[in-house]
Amino acid sequence: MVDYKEIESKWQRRWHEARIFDAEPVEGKKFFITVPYPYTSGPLHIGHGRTYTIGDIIARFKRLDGYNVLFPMAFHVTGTPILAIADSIARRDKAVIEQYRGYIAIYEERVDAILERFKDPKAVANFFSERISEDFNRMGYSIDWRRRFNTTEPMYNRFVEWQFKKLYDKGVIKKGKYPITYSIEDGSAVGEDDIEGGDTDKVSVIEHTAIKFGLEDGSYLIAATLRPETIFGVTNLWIRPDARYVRLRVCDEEWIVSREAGEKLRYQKAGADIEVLAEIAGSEIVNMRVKEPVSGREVPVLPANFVDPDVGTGVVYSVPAHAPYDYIAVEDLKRTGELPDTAIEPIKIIDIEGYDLPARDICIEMGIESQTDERLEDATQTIYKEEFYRGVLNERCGRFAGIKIADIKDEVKDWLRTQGVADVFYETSRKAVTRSGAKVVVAVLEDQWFIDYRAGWWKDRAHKLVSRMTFYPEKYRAYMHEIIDWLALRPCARKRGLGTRFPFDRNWIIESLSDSTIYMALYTIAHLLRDVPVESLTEAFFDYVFLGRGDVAAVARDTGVNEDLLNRIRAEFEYWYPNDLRHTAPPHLSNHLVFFLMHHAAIFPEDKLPRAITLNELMIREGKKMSKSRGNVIPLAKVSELYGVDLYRLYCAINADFGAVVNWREEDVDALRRKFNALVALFEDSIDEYALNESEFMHMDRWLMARFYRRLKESIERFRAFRLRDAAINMFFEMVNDVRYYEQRTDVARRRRMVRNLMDAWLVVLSPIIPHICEEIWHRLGHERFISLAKLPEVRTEFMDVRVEREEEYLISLVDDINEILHVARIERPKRIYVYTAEPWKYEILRAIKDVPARDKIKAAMQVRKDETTVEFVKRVMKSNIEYFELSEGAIMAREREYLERVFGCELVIDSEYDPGDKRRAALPLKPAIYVEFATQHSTAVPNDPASG
RNA sequence: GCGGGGGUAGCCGAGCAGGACAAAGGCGCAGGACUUAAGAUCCUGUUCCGCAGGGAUACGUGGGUUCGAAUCCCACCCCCCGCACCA
Repeated sequence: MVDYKEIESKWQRRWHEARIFDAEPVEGKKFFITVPYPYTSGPLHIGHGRTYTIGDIIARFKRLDGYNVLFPMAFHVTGTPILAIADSIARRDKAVIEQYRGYIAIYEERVDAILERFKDPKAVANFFSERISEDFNRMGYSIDWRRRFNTTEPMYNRFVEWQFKKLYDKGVIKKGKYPITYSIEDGSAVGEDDIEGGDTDKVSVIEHTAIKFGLEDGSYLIAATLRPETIFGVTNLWIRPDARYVRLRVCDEEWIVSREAGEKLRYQKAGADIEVLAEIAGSEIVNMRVKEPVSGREVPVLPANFVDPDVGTGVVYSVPAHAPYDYIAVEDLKRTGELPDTAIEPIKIIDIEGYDLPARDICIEMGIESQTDERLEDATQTIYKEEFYRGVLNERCGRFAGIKIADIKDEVKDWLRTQGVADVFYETSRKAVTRSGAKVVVAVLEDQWFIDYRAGWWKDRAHKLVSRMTFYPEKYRAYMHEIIDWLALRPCARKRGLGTRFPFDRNWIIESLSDSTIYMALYTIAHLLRDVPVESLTEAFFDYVFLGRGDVAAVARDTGVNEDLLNRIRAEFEYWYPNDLRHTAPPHLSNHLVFFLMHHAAIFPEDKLPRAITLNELMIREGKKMSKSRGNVIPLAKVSELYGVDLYRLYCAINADFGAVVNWREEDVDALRRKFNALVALFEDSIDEYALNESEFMHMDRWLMARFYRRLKESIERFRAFRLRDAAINMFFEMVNDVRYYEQRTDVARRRRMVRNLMDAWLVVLSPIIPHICEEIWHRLGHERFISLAKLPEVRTEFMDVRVEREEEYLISLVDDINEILHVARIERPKRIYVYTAEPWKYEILRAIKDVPARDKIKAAMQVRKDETTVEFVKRVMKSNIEYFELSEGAIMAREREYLERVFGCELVIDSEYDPGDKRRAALPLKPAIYVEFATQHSTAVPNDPASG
């Protein structure tokens, strides 16, 4: 048995020792490929591995294709997650500790000792970046590790600062108000990684419209809503009688909201001074009357227990025509007699096809009768969605009448605000707590820093860039254009987390997506910067290196970096940039990737802008998404042990095209393993063989050569077009099938020798996908150099031979035809098979009409040979779709007579005068007539004989 | 609702600048070879009908264009993703 693990580690070691993937600028074409650096908060799994593996396959292929390839890697450390993890471990958070015990155990036995160190975020980052880099080596990735860095290094900080200075100079760094998720208890912003379950169930900030309903005493009940347009249909307010409310002074107004909402408002109106004047029971408010602010109608305040004081303002305005909760609550009150039957009538304000009174209709349809029914949530969702997209405001809505809600919502909101009857209230999209259990609310930051992506010049440049880049799959190009259009303001700094200090306000830290946009440029020079003191990495330094600005001597003097080194750094950047290919996954399109494009477009000149983007879909396992919570992830670190690296790489390449999801199924993996082993065995079987001399080539040898070089040519073309899957299937499944067939037609010994003829070239094309085993066999064949550094085999067109392939096709179809006859006629033991090739006149006609359009074929044929049988013949030709090709059928059959006789176990007679079945006339060119003589059948039962049953 | 991607045999999944497509490849299943046996491997078959290489039906549904459609056009149904202030 082949010891794949041994082979893997042997070649990884030798590649490393020979430093063959360290890329230096040399003459000739270059190829600079990047794949996003991994975030080092934990181990990677086989799903992540797909993207890196494909990146490596491309890198390896490009090397074979004659490019000087740079494939670098670094580690992403910035942001809050790693910090949050370290904090959680420091405060002995059980779930996190369990999780990280598991993670460490993948790699190490001394779990506790390492976990202890994880109180320090740096230790987390270091541990995982170290382990991941080992994983990558174990996957056989052809990475130049000299250029490795991580995103918290001073060098990187300097680089990111430079980026922000460039953006600042372009006038796109701005400051303003911004709502964020926030923990009052911790006094700080919280991101999805700080929030309990935030990674799987994201918490976002939702802007509500807070509408002021006037009470008699001049104060307001504040009702928060997501549907301000429904104000026209309000019939009453809802208050929870057993909840506590507060009377607040907000600027010069008095507001009444739930106690919880009052607390939240303090963080949302940081500028205004807010004071709690009094606390009131909900029940005290019930039955008051308020003025609806748009038309001044008086509506009552009623009790409802579906109201949650911790959602919104704890005051809800009621639109029973369009909100299922409101409808049911009104019905409830009527039923219990608390409200007269006629007291509250729904006011319909939205016309929508298929509904009369939407809220009532859906409650009846779903059979909802109580305000505690959980399905009310579904009903609400359905109605909201339907009305938003399809609903039109009716005549009760004044200036907004006749317009679709989707088109008018924002205008209604703005109108209410400018009228002074509404304000903004932010709420989280769901109730959330931090990992330490503190409540998450929305706070408004007054001086948030943004990147403003709205500038016209910027979007233009980005669109132009996208238009001329290569995308594979192509569909993502259009999507990227759209994303660029959506992009607007984006917060780019936070108060906490690891990362680079914001250069214009050192209290802020640059957010972790904004610092990962143009870092590919740093790869080109990272190894050289190791010799440069951090203080020297000034704006002028990077301006010179990346933009060629300034004078070498002056920059050298100012930075203290000697001129030669400076020039060398500049030259290396010039050599490698632009990034020829960014390979990543679609979830990055709308964040990393669009920033990558935008920031390049803003900062670099045209000739340094990225050239191509390829994306591969994700990987699922046994038909299901992989996730921590499902517990169905396989760590990348285990691939070698569980499956073997080459097998995994092959599976990634062959299971799906980039645009499709890879389904990791054990059953399929096993099947592929068997095929893979068979291929290896095929190669091993030929290692000690001598290649067949070309002068000894017979028909089948030429056939195999023809097949091979045709496939080789196709595969190289597919590889170049990133169609790895097609290339892999062709060189793997299909080619192996050809060899199998060859062996069937010849014999094992000859196959061994012929495979030796093909092996060198075959191994080279397969090596990007399964590098370890190819390297092993390559060396066992006596090659001294690494296959990883080989060049693509020459496509030897002299062996590409259509005729030989056609001849074999002809033979295959003849065998099929005879088999079919034997089957249909139930002939078990044929005695003699007569084969009749078509008469010469049929060839003549076929030749004459091959290029004639279908409707004229008969006419043309009649000119050659005026006969009834000609018409019959042409009709059959047209029906059977015979394509004209000159083959000497008789010669082929004569040559293969022995084979055919062996296959059918009887004598074969070609073109005999003896034609008892009168078959010859049925013969078509390339489709000879067949007559089978057989011994009397004796075993055939008489089907309908009742006596025999 | 808008935008994008899909719906192919028992399953997965190619094909989709119209013709050789009953539809690649894989899995599964059945039969055979090899084997003491199992496994592996290799052959054959796998819509229905047919005692001579044929025919019928089929690529979500229904129409259309064409000598010819899984492939093009139209309508409809269903599934997935994005959009309803997160860019």
